[in-house]
Amino acid sequence: MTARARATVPRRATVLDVAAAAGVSRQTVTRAMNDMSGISASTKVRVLAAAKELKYRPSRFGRGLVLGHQPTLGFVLDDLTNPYYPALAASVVSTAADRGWNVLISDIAHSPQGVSDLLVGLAQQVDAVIGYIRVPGSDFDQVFGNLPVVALETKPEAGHRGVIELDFGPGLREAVQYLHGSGRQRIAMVDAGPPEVPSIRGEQYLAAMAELGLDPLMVYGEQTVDGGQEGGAALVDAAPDIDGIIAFNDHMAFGVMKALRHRGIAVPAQCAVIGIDGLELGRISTPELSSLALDLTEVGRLGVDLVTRMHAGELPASGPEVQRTVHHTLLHRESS
Amino acid sequence: MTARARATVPRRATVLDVAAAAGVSRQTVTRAMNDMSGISASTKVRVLAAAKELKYRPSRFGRGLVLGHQPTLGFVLDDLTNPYYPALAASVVSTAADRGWNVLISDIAHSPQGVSDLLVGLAQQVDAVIGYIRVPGSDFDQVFGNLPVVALETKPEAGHRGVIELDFGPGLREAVQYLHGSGRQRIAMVDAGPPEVPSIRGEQYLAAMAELGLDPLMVYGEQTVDGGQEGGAALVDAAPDIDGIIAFNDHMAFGVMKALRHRGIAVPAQCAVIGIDGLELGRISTPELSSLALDLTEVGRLGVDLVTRMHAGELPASGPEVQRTVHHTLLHRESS
DNA sequence: TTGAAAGCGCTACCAT
DNA sequence: ATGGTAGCGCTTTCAA
Repeated sequence: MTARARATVPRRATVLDVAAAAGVSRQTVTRAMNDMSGISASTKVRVLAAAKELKYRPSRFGRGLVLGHQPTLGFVLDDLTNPYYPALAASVVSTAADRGWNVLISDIAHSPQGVSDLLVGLAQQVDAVIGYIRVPGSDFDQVFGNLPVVALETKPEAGHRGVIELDFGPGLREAVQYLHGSGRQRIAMVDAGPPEVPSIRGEQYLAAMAELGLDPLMVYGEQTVDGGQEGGAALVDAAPDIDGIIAFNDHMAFGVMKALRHRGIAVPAQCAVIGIDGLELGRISTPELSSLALDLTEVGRLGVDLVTRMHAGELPASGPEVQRTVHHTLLHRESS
Repeated sequence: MTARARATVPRRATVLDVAAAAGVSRQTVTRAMNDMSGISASTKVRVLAAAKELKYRPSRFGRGLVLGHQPTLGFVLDDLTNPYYPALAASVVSTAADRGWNVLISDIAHSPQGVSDLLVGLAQQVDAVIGYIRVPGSDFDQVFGNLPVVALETKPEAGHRGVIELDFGPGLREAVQYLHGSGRQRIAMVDAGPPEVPSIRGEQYLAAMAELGLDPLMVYGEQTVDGGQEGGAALVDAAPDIDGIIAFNDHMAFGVMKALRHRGIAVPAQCAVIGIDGLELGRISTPELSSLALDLTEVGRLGVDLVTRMHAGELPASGPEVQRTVHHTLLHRESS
C-alpha cells in the first residue's frame, strides 16, 4: 500500500441510526430506501426524511455482501490523453457492459502512486483485470492474487496469465511491401522509445526491409507530434530523396507530415506517410493519414471475452487457451 | 434496474472452503492471504496452494465491510471517443487519486442500457458522482439517493446539487471581438445540435455579434469532422467573402479547415478559424488550431474538490456554496 | 503458532 | 404494516 493519505470517511450513519431517528426498525428503513412494499406511505416519508437528515448513504459493501454484486473489471492503460487508449476503452466498456460488468479505468500516467501500488490497489477493487500490464510474471501472484488477468503486450512474457499479443510483424511487412510495390525506393521509419535500441515496431520494420533487400533508415523521436516533426526533418536532411516514411504511431505521423509540409515536400506525391494505430483521428489531417490499423473494437471484445470467461471458470487462468494474437492491417487513406 | 443479464458469478470459494481444504481455521487463511505474521512458513505454503487450487478470491465486500474502503468517484461522460472527455478525465482521475479516491468512468455512448439505468447502477457502486448529468433535478433523489453529485452543465438547472457551470458567454464574446478587432468583417459560426434552434454556444455567438452590431451567419452541422467540413463549405457558398469562422468544437473546426483548403482559401490569411475546447489535438493540424480553451485541468480539480468535500460533510449537498462558474479563454495558435 | 467468537452494514425470511 | 433474527465473507480482538 502507498503511504498516500486515504480519504478518511467520517463516521457514517447506518441503517440503525436512521431507524432510531425515525423510530422504526431497520427493516422498515430498508423497505423505505429500496421502494419495497409493506410500508405505509406516511412512515416511508418519515424514514426518508430521517435518512436525508442524517445524510445516510447505504454502504455498498454491506449491500453487496448480501445482494451479490455486479462484477467489476479493471482496465489498465498508460495515458488517457493518448487517443489510442480511449478508443480501446470504449470497446472494453461497451463489451463489458453487455456482459453485465462495470469497468474501472486505471490511468498509469495520471496516478500519483507507483505502478505497483496502483495495481495492488486496483486488484483489491475489481474481479478481473485487463490492460497494459508490464509486471514481471513472477510478481503476478503477489500483485494480483488469484484474479484473472489478461495482458495486452507486444512480446509475450513468461508467467503472464491471459495474453493478447499485439504482433506488429505482419503489418509492418505489409506497409513496407506496399510502399515498395508502389515504387517507393527510400523507405524510412521514425521510431520512438529509448534511442539506443529499436522498439519492437522498429525491429519489425528492419526485418521487413531486410526481407526485401532494402537499405533501412531509422531515426528516433519523442512519442509526440513534435517528436515526429523533428524526426521527419532529420530524415529529409539525411536523405533528400526520401519517398516513404513510417511513423511509430499516428501522432508522430502527424508531426512527420508537418515537417514535410514545411520543407515543401508533397504528401503523398513526393513522399508517402504511414502511421501506426489507425485512429479515427487520422481523418482530421489533410491529406488524411494512412495507417497500420488495429481493430480496437475487436481487441476490446476479445480481451473482455477472455477475461470474463476466465472469471467464470470456463477458461483456465493461464496457458495457450487464453493467449491470442492480433495484428495490423493497412488502412489506405490519402497519405500513401 | 435493467433487465440486462448480470453476469452470474459461479458459487465462489470462501475463506471457510480454503480453511477446510487446507485443514486450518479461517484466521489462518487470512494470515496467509494477507502476508501477516503468526503463521509458519509451511502452513502458509499449504494454505496458498489450497487457495489457488480453489481459485479463491477474497470478496471485496466482506473485506471492505470490515476494513473500511477507499472511496470511489463515479465520473459520467458522454463519449470516451471524443478527446474532450479523456482530457477532462485525466484531470479528474489524477486529482481524485491525490485525495485517495478511485474513479469509475461511465461512458454513456458506449453503455447499452438507458442513461437512467446506467446512473442508477453507477450510484450503487460509488460514493459520489461527477460529470455530465442531464437528469431533471426532480429525479435526483430517485436516481442518486443521498450521494453527493456535481453536475457539469452549460445551463444551471433547478434541483441540481453541486454545479459547475460552463459559461460560454465570455469566451464567445472574446473570440468575436478578437476577430472583428483584427479586421475580419464577415464572421460566421458552424453550430451543432438540432438545426431548429441554436445551441447555447450558438446563442452566445449571436449575442456577441449583436453587441458589435454585426450581421450573424450561422449554419448547422453534425458534431463530426465531416459535419464541420460540410458546414464550412456551406458557409463559403453562402458568403464568398467570409473571413472568420467559429466552430462548435475543435473537431468541427478541423472539418472547416479542410473545406477551406479544398476551396483554396488560405487560413488564416484569407479566413480565420477558431474552434472550441482548446484540445492539445489542435496542434496536430497545419496551421495549428486556435480555440476557445477551457482549462480542463482546473475544471477537473475544481469538481473533484467540490464533490469530495461534499462527501466529507465540509460542504452542503446543494446551494450556492457548491456552485461554480468557469469560462473559456482564447488560445491563440496559428489559425486566427 | 493457531483457533474461537464477535461484528462490520445490509437484506431475506419468518413472525407478529 | 412492522419487527426480530440470521447470515452474507471477511478481519480483528482475545484466548489457548
